[in-house]
Amino acid sequence: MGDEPSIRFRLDPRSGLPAYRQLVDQVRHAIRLGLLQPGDQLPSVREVVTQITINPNTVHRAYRDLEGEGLVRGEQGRGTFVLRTKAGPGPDTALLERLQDELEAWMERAREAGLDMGGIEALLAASLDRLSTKEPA
Amino acid sequence: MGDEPSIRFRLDPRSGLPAYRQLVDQVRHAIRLGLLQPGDQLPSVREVVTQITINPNTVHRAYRDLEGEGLVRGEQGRGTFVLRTKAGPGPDTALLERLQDELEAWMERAREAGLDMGGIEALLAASLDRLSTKEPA
Amino acid sequence: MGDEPSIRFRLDPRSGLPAYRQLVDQVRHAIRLGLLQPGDQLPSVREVVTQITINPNTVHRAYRDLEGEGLVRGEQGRGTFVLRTKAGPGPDTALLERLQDELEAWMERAREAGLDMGGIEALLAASLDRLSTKEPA
Amino acid sequence: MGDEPSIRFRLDPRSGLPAYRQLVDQVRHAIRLGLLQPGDQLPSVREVVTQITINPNTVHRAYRDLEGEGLVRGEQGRGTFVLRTKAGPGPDTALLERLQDELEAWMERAREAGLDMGGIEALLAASLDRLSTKEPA
DNA sequence: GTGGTCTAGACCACC
DNA sequence: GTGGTCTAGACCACG
Repeated sequence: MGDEPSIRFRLDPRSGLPAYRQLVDQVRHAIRLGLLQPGDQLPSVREVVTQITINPNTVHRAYRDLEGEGLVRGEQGRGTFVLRTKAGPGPDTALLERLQDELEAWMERAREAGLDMGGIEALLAASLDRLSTKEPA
Repeated sequence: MGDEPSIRFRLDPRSGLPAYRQLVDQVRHAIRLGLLQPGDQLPSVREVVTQITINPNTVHRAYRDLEGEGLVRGEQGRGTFVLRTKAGPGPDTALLERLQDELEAWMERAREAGLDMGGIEALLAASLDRLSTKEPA
Repeated sequence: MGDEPSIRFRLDPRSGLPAYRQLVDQVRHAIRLGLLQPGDQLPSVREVVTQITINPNTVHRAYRDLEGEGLVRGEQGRGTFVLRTKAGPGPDTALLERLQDELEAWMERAREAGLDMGGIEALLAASLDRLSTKEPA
Repeated sequence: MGDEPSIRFRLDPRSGLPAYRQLVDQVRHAIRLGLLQPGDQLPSVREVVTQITINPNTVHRAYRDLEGEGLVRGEQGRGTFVLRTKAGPGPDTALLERLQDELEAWMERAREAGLDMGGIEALLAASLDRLSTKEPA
């Protein structure tokens, strides 16, 4: 078996988000969803560089930011490790999976209704916006 | 009655997106969802500047980008107007509203399950990611 | 009069401390001693680069770290500004100055006793060490 | 009696100094203050490794640097020994102790004035800086 | 091999 | 003009 990596990064150049920020967000999300657990090792800077086309400094910058956030800890000569789960336990995995399933079912319906990715994103943005103006932070 | 604005911009400094890009995205989405119709007038640069804290040049830049995309047209001394709806007819308004309602109901459930904004974003990102790897564009 | 800069950086290559860290420490100390007040502007990255021989990225890195610490805020196109004083008001300026005078008098005596810089540093390190083992943090 | 160690190392991860450099500095200072005398034996690499969390190679590196400086001498299979006191005789022990006492009294006063470690360090840095600009080396 | 620092120099976003 | 991102590539500290 081939040592499946703890997380696989991807970059979306169209997103407008700086690369380092995309990496940071992906780690944050993975931790939040329990895909990364405390003690897990992030791929080494050099691994990331071979996986996606990116400069080592950019990866390093992302890892440094995560460390500043207290989510991760870089240890000299050993690697970078997840420290803690972001906001307490939160809902259990089962519940998360149900929500995820419901969401993907919704996306399915949206696509069948003729929406493309841009349309779906528009709906998400609109709803997120309403939600976040109701309850900030 | 008093000229309710066609669209109200907001800036999220934590988003990591450059300001001009946030404006562009908001117009794109509003057009997509039919909130902005061909012929509608965008708020003037000066209006935007008084509504949110932003430099006029930045608003200008956003409108220029939208014009380059063919979505709006700036007319000297008159204002900036929506030209067309982005991707053909798409689903009708009723359908869009139903999807929107379903989505917001889902978010409600997610919040009741104990997820905060970050958690919801994490789920959205995960699902969007899966969807977009299935059908890229 | 020539716009005396808010702070003048210096680098000591023999210190063993990375350059960005020396800058960070100098700002931290200046804030702590009240030499930099909230609202004060740090020299621009480009100014620092001309003042001391250093790469802009390194200065930028220092300013970013300070921003992460909440001591400073970089504003697009305007500059970098001190946000707050580090740990409450602390002792008043008069007291600080008296302590500073006493300390420099002590250093004077140490030098007259035949100690060079290295010797003084050794004494400081020894005393600091004892102090910090008594009362950590 | 049980061979009280000639010097006890400590590492401060927040110092920003590389580990090997912290060891070197501590030996240098101890020699300067007469805490280590010619002929004294440094703790063996293995002893250091059990006392503080550090890699043997790093301790080795520090001892090698000290040897290169002519301060110590590693003798195969026997240990590492202090060779000489760094900068000539310097002030006698009594004087050093008096200065040390005065310094610690000053730190006591500073602490009573409400300064924490960071504040004290800030004052020390400021005074050292003034002193070293007067008399460089 | 790992993470960490630094330089050089290009280009972008914003005022 | 300001800060911010990214690449390329060298070198260091550590295990």
